[in-house]
Amino acid sequence: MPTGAISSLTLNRLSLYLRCLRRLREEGLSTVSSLTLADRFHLSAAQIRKDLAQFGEFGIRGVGYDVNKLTDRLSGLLGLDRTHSILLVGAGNLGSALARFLSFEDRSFRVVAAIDSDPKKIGTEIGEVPIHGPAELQTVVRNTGAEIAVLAVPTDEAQEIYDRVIEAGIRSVLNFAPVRLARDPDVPTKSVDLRIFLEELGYQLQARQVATDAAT
Amino acid sequence: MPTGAISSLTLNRLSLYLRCLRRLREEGLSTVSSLTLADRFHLSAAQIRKDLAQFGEFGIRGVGYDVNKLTDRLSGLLGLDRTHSILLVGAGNLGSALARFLSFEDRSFRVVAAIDSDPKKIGTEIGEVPIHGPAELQTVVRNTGAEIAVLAVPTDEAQEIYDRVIEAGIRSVLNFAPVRLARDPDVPTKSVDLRIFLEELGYQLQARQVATDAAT
DNA sequence: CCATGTGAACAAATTCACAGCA
DNA sequence: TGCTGTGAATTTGTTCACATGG
Repeated sequence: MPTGAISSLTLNRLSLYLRCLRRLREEGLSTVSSLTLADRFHLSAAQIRKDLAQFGEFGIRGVGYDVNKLTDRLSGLLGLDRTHSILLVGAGNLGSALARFLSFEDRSFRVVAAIDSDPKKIGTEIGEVPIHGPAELQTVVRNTGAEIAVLAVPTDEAQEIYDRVIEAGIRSVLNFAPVRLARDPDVPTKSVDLRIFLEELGYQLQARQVATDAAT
Repeated sequence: MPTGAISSLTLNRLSLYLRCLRRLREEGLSTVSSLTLADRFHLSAAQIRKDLAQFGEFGIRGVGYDVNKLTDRLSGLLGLDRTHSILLVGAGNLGSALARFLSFEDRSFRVVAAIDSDPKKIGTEIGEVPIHGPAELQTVVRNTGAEIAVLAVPTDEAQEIYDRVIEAGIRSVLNFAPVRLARDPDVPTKSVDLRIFLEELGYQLQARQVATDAAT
């Protein structure tokens, strides 16, 4: 019963649960209760139940959840039971690393091609991934059937490139450039700003500093 | 008036505002209203005001905020007015990319050293960053004064390494391994699982698919 | 009897709407 | 007049506690 839209928060937890379940499956466990799962991975049992209950009754009262069934259900829900093709845009440091990192996935995601404007890079490869020039964008999207664009491009170019990959037929975007994009409402778009994570830690360190100073 | 703890959500927005303000400063703007800021960067004006008001009255009614003053205030708050030294742990694909990526910051963060267990890497450098062996962990932390550890290590090793860097005197951790760490309550710790972002997009694509299928 | 599924209580975050000040 | 700062209203998310069913 996939009623309304699932919140991003919930969705992220589902990914997490899935990861935990896979682990348990490897360990040969066939059944798990919300409490066990919570204890084992530092989660909240009530929340696990709430989250899972959104999609119908999957547990067996008095017993728990069937690890295999639940794994499959969550995989399906997140669309991980098929392969998504990724187009990497920007083959610099971060881009190249992402190309390798995101591919070694369990076949749910695969980087199929890259675009970069540097003439020295065009025609070469990152791992097995061929690098094309910006002019070929449309052709590459068509030929590879890439659905997701991963943007690892300079800040000032991000918006323009965003618009262009959508124009070229990309269905969703994961953006690593630190800009607030003007989004296309029809294209699921997610932005990740790696600096923000550091800055949050910066604040925490700062705050402790102030606290200890005051304590003396 | 930094009353209570600031939530992670708020903190992340503050980073964002700061980035926007820097941009405006470059453009020569000296004053900006919450509404302008919101329009320009697709944010919420009310939220900007709420967020900023937590730290005292910074705006001028009828006018807006002083770009320079606010920039400085936010920098200070986030601890960006001094340099934080980062120790990179794990110099694989992702690690190496992060070393370069996180360093080109505005001097608020600098990767000062890396640790890797691969004997072939020990003694070499990523960019300007020297790679040390795990045995030197404690010494390196002491000598460099590194405050933040960035973990880009295999999943199964992450927990052990987490415990060890803290043992070695690291003050906060940014973890890229896809595990729920058992955290030290005294050490600000942030985990980033890059796959989760992709999986969220996977869901959105999946959901659209289902929706369009049903519509036919 | 035991763990799920869930309504009700609670908490957090966001948005609204406007009083108050430059 | 125009925009901030803020209580109050609303929405969203989490936790509690227990009735329900295998």
